[in-house]
Amino acid sequence: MPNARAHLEEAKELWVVEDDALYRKTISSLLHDVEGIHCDHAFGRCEDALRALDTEPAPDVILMDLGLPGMNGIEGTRKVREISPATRVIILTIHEDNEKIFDALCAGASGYLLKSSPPDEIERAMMEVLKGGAPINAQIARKMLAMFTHLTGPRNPSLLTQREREILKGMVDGLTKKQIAEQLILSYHTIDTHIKNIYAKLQVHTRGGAVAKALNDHLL
Amino acid sequence: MPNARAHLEEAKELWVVEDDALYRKTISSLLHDVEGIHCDHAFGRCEDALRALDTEPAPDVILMDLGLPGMNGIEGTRKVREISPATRVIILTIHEDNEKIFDALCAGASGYLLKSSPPDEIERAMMEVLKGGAPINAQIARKMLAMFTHLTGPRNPSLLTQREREILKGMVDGLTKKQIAEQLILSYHTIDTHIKNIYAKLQVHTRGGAVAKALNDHLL
DNA sequence: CGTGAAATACCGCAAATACGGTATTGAATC
DNA sequence: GATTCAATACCGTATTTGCGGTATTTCACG
Repeated sequence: MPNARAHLEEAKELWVVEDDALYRKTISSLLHDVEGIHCDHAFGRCEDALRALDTEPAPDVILMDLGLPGMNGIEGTRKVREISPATRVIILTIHEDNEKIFDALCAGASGYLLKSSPPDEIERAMMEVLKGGAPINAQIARKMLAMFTHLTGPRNPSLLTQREREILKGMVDGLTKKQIAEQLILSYHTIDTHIKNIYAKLQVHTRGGAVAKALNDHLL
Repeated sequence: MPNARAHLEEAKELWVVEDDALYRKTISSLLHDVEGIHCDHAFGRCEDALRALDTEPAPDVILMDLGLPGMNGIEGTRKVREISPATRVIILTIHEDNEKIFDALCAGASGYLLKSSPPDEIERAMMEVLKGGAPINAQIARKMLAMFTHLTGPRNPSLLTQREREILKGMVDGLTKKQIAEQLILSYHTIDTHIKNIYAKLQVHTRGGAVAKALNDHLL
């Protein structure tokens, strides 16, 4: 490795995008001297950081604020990941609302910290993300968990009977009544009656509605 | 507060469920003396802990292993949360596979740590969970994130045209062709043709299959 | 022991669907 | 300027569906 600074040969490049000048200075000086991290780029606007990506080698990690003038941090994260997929983005913000968290993670962020976090958590997070982890503040993780369990849904299998679930499964798989009957070794008429009952329970009148409810409410 | 131990008045009760006797001793002695934590119950089996829940005041936090003899930690977590919803369960295990993580979190775990975590991370996690957070190991969080983005899906809206998506949306909502036509102010025949094309693109032959693909692949 | 719910089976028919065609228009791409 | 493609529209028909009935068996629960 043709690098004179032997003790820094593994130094990872870090950029900071943060509009508040004071906090920007604080955070970059905090991380500047940490061993293994090299931080000498700090931007006040997403656009500036993106422009820099065109001319300079992409950093390993970007600490990204969300509430920025001009392009917001979520859009910025998306753009960064388009230009340089290897660069990991850690969100560092004061926003705790579910939508922001959700959008940021979907935009490709690898971590989510709060500005209220103690400095050592931020430093730890840097290390974790370089090891391939996704450092997420415990308060944020709690909200993620809630979203998570919500996404996987209020499992309510008790609404439908075992048999009804099997038939609903067939509908989800795109089978006709006849095919479901064959698969479950039941009469066509039996399937017919069951589907009738399923529709009544789910309060729908079409296959589409039933399948949508099945998947959205995780009834299978 | 009628508690003589003034300096311990806020002490939180912690239980440990861990079958490996050595690790159990290590972890509980590690946490025994931490300020604000009171840990004097450690079980080798889930069943024992559940039985204790019947006769003793429920703890604030339980550190739960997953690979246990008899009832596994996931089932145990579910049971604990049924009996004492206020008790927070932190999973502490060596298992890193997605399914275990997923199931544990769905069962109501508030945190997920790895036994390879340094002791101070475990101690920090205890504190975080008591503050209402969900401490999740960064490696685990990374997997959660992956599941998360997978759940929200590989959005591939380019497969279908805008119009086709609108019609598919109608099918998901359980509308008939006629109703979709009315909603979009199009002819019935137009809807018919579009649905034909949608089926071809999605390689399905029924409404159920189309709706299922739409929701699973997040085509809307 | 009765009662009810689940699973099973059957009938009939109007409505909706799936799918094979063909065809025009406008916008985009080449 | 030609071509591709999305969006629109129409036709015919075999098949499937949705839903109104009725009815039997089985099994759990009070």
